[in-house]
Amino acid sequence: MIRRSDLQEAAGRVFGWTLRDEQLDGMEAVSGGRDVLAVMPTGSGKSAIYQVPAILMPGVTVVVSPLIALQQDQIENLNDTAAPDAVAVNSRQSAGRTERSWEAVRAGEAEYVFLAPEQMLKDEVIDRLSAVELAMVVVDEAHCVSAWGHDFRPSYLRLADAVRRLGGAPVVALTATASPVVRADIVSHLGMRDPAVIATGFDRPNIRLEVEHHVDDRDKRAAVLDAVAALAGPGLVYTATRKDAERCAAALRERGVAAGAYHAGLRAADRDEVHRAFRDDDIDVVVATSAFGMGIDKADVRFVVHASIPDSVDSYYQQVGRAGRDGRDAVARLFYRPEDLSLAKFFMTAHADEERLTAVFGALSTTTPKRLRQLSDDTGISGRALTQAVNLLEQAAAVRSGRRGFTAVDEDVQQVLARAVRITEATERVDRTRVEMMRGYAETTDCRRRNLLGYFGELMAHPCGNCDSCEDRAGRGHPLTDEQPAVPPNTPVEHREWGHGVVISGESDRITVLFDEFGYRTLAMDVVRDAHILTIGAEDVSAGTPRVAASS
DNA sequence: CGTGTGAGCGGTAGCGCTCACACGGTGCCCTACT
Repeated sequence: MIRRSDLQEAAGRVFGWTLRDEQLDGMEAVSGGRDVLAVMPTGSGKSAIYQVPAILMPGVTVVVSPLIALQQDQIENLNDTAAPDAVAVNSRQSAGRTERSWEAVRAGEAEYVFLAPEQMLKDEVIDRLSAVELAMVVVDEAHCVSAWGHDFRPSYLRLADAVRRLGGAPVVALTATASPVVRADIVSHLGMRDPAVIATGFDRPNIRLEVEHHVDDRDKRAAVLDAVAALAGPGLVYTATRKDAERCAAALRERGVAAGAYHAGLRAADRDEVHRAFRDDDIDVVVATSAFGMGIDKADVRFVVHASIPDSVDSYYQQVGRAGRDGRDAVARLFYRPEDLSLAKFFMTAHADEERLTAVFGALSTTTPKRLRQLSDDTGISGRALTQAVNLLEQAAAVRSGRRGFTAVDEDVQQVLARAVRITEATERVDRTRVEMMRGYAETTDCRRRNLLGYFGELMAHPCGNCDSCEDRAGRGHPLTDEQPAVPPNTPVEHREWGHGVVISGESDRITVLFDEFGYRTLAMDVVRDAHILTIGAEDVSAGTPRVAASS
């Protein structure tokens, strides 16, 4: 373990930083070989947790980061300091450049190497990294493990294999926003062992929270335009579709607002230009799909408007968090129509491809384990589809991942398929309740901040005074009151019908529980008590005042 | 699941209505072709 004074000294000498306690806690842990999960807001010096000890620890630091553009920014930032070199390995740079990166890693000239998770699945990459000493493996934007790993970028769920093949260097997972559920997902999917958890608070009290309800779609669109034209920029507008982003940006320009559209369907050059123009204040407003966000390092964003409701509170808070990073007043306003939730649910629809699962399971039903490369040659399935199938089969306990690759268990394929389908259905069911939690935020009459923070497992007794609910209630002479949850967050529960769950948040008369297979459910305490349907902690709630041992 | 769009229809020349149907988000990587 490296001493705090040495870390502090290196931080000052190389980066010009003075470290805070929570950063030092993380650094100390990783330098002692322990895994670290850091949940800290953007701009709070999360990256320092790996950047500083990397210099003092022997070996190269591997940084897994979701976007190549993000990697480039970080490499440039590092190379502007007195820190040793940072290099990248990806498909967008020339083969020659990648070769030079590897040479720098091999020769010990590069201190940091940046890669996308997909790279970590390649045998060649593992071989190259195995040949050198590793200080640690960093997973940046680690919430992507949970948000994207399950279908969009399944490579995220295979990072644990890669770390194991690399000899088990300590893992550092970093993210700005992660509910307790997402944290647990990160820890389990990255195979972290008893990680040191560094978490600072989620609250962003300078961001005012508002929801505007609408019945008619046209009215809502018009209201969004009026609002954005009236709000002081710079600001962001999030839309649900690419077409809406284009349309809204054009309508704003017609009204004299300097607005640009941003979504994944645009050419790379156009995307870069919008990003640049926003950063340099050449435009005031970016109207975007969820593609715009990670890596936006603009401190003076004054508003984040949602023209449509996003698919989860996780996404919402991530997007809202881009406002007011300078600590000055900012507004987060959601334009809500219940019908908009249907699109979010549509995106949550999952299905198991039985033909593909059968092929992969069959190909693995041999005595010798296979790696992805071999499996791809044998089945003709590759890329995302293959990784997805392997992930699902592993989840169904039909495939095991070992040192030399994957092997199928000896079992009838029909039983395996039935389990895979059941898991997929449960996943979809849980995902749809995440959408319902977002509806809950939009429709709550309670303090919005209390609702949001509750989702992230943070208790807030007092109403915030900086949201439309608080203001509305105060204006009518019945201000919101303090609330204490009937059961503390993190308490395990057992429901007669929905099985095992964990208390997420609650008030005095109801609790929200996340059930493993049935997702988020809000239960009224009097019903729970009277009907003997829920066992809280070790006891039946109906037996009296619950005595609960909060698990960590 | 909801919205946008284009075809088809009615009844009559310029347009409005209904219905069926397609479409909807996020990025990496690799291979084939220009």
